[in-house]
Amino acid sequence: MSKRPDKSSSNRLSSSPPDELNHIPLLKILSSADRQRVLQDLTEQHYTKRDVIFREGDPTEYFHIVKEGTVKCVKSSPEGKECTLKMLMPGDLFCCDAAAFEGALHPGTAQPMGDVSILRMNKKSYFDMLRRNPEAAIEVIKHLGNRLNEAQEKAKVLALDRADQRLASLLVELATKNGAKDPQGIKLPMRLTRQDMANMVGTTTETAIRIMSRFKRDRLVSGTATRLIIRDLAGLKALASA
Amino acid sequence: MSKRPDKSSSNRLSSSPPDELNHIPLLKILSSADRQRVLQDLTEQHYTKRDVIFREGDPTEYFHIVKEGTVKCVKSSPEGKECTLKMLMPGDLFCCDAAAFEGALHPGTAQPMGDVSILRMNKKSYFDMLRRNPEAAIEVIKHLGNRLNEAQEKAKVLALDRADQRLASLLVELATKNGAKDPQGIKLPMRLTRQDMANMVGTTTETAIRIMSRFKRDRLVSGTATRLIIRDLAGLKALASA
DNA sequence: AAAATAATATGACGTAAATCATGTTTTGAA
DNA sequence: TTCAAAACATGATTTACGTCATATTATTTT
Repeated sequence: MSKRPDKSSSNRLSSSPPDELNHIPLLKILSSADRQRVLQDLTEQHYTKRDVIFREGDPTEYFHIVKEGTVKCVKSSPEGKECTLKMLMPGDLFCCDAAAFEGALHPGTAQPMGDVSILRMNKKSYFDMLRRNPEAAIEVIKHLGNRLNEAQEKAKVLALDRADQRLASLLVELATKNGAKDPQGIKLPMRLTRQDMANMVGTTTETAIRIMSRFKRDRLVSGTATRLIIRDLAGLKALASA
Repeated sequence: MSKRPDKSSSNRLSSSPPDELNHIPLLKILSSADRQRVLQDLTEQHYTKRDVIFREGDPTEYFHIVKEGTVKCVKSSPEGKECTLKMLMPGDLFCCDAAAFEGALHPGTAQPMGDVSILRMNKKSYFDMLRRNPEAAIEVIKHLGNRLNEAQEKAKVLALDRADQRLASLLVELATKNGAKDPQGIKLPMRLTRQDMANMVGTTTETAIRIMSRFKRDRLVSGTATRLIIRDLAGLKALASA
């Protein structure tokens, strides 16, 4: 069982230095007046990897922005199998739409991969912001469009590719979007076990381990969960579309 | 090779009877003044099943609304395998976001399943409409949110379920959302071959045929492509989550 | 530092589904 | 109506991957 979030660590933002939030595209585009207003409505929440932010089936109450850390979006089947649909990174929005429907339930669970900070806003404030500010609405449309493309690309890969290709695609995507340069290659910014990878590409932990062992032997990657390095991005790309 | 759309059948809409378009949620929410303005910018296009509306990799030029008929969204792999991501029905929007990015390319192909009518608008007019009309932007956000949920549910099913469960899920979804009552059960409104189904659930035509034969034997469905009837929706639902 | 827990590794075996092959039925075009 | 092309059907064989089992090595936690 996982603990509820530590609400004692939440706080209003109106006093925060505004430039701290400048890396969040949605906030950047607001006029400085409206931005003040929006900051009034946002609160900051802190979670650890043992918390859940919300669970599949919970009623939707807030619009969320990832401020710091990594959050995974998970769905599970009745038999307890899990599937990780998306890793959210700083600046990413979530529940930017489900909240639209009164009485809607969360279609999946949001779980921190480590320590994370989340900004959130209640439904009413969120929709008020969108109504006041068409540019913000367009920003949300862009974000949702990107998410939809990603989700459809993921479905395609799941439908057409072998497990090793799917895993290679995953590593390429993570390295490209979130990787940091490293003397040995590209380092992934979050702790990522073989089990996590398996859940992201629709296979079993054992299969993910076998494939990663092969990738390691072929000098495509090195390291394990805590420090995973992509050594040959081009090689992985080739494998992904072979 | 497929023909280009028959442009001779396109026409302005400003003279059309407005109530003909009342079944399209996005247009319904506009003020009658703004609605006139929007109708000026929309044109109607007609396509047949031998056309493509646009192809994967084409530059994005227009925002689209399905007025009549069914459109499938397809992606294909380098080796020629195809995967159908979504069936668009009347009222559905498409390319409501990709157009946002200058120079963006279509991530998939849009192909009619038969005769279809499409309303379209160029990028500039579309974004002007959104900027003038926050309610329209919110409507697009809702639509994209639904599409994202569907795409993620699809990815989950592809990741976790067997081929027969995926096919059962597909039939349940199509019957529920688009089916029409029929003396024998629920009739699906579009021509749908075993190959189409295979492409939608990430399997081969042979496997889809075998599974459908079993469904037929078990009185879950009857008929073929031209007239497909769902006879036991509850049975299919049970199978989908078994 | 020790103990407990989680992650990685590898083998043996079973099975769902792909592939290849060939035939029949249905649909649509000439 | 006839003919050609799709669509549907079914068997035989192969294969990628899941499942179960059992170690070994890393990480946390106490």
